[in-house]
Amino acid sequence: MSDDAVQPSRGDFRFGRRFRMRGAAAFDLAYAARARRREGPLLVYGRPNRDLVDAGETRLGLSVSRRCGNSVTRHRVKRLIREAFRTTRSELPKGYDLLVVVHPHAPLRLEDYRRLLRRAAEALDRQWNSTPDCDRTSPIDPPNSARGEVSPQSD
RNA sequence: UCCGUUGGACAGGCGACCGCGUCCGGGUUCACCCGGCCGAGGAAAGUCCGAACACGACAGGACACGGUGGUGGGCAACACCCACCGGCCUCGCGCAGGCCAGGGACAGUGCCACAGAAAACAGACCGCCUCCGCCUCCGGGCGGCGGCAAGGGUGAAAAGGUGCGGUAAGAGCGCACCGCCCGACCGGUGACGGUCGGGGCACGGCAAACCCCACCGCGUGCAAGCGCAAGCAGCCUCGCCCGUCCGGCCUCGCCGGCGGGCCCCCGCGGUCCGCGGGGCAAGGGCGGGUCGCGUGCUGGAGGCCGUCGGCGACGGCGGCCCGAGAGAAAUGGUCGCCACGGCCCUCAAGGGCCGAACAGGAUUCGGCUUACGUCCAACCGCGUGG
Repeated sequence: MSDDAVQPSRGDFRFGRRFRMRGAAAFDLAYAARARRREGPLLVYGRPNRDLVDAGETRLGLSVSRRCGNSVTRHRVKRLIREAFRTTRSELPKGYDLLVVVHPHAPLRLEDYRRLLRRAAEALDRQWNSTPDCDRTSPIDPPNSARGEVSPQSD
């Protein structure tokens, strides 16, 4: 408890449920938004999540297919990316659902995942801000009560 | 000695910081915070067997399909385990070690390549032999009617094997021993073994070919299933029945319209054999079934120790212990030190670098199989090297 004074940044590295994408609906919406960025072996889908979450925190979702290796390898990659997200979260743009689809590769170092994740998130942030005409960005929208009509736009 | 086989143990340890999941206690009861406990494996794997559990189905018989296959035991059960029997193989030959899906080949069908004369109610190529005829250089040769299956040769396999007798030559033709078949007796729970007697021997192999026999077996699997709240869906009227409705007719009924109903229970499996009974007015057709939450969900054929019984698998009794229950799915990251292995530098003390396998729960157990690092013990008679 004396540590609290020494480490005021303690809470910045937590990784509770609040920072994870949950439920099939969040994943489907992230795919449907079609905003993505490839960084090395990572394919990152990004989508503002204000309609789903009040707090405006950035959340992480992971998809590691069987092609990436056996169960141990897949868990290894997931844990590394999760750790990278945990330690870089304060530097990422806020209010996005980031869905990371992992392509087959040999596991990288933690530092590399942090760099890839940060670059992808920043690129996606620029992408959403440069298209204000599209109503799917929708910071303006009132909280959508009808959740099915989040993306009424045409492709 | 190495590899190997069998059995056993471990699956790096400690500390600091940043994090994660269930549960418990508290806090403005929770997508949060604080504290605490616990938090992957020997294979968690492949999903190949066996069960528990759940739902659905199930009278009986026949058929079909699948599985098992020496005997006895263990087990909840098994295709697993133990012991034994039998067969085959190996040696340094001992009650040694290793291997074996190890029922049936006079129920039927099928196959047996190549080689070989002949390969399954089997055969005569080279051969062997009596007799007859001819020839002769007197050793024999050629031809013919027959007899034979010993020897050669082929093959994975060729009308039991060896020896003696026997014969023109031969042949279980006869005899002895071994083998085989049949029978009796004895021993064993049994597979089977032993002894005695008889038979001259007729009966090839393959059933992980179809098949036959005996025994066993319903199907689907926790995304099983159960519950809750929300949402929602029933419709048609060719057929059948009812009507205190309407109309018509040659009037105890029939026809047309309208309205309503068309289900439940018991005995019946995938197909067939046969549908039957009750309630009783009848009892046709078409469609729809999504998502969320809770539960199932972990204490069990559970582990460890001791003791007793048993050759053993295992069982009885006593004591102690509680060790994951997620749901986009936790057990991770960074650093330091100490251990282990390898390499390099150095005379040395020491220092530096690298490595640490196979692999992670998802209903739970019992097995099998496969993957794999280190250490210990025993065996070394199979295989490799010295």
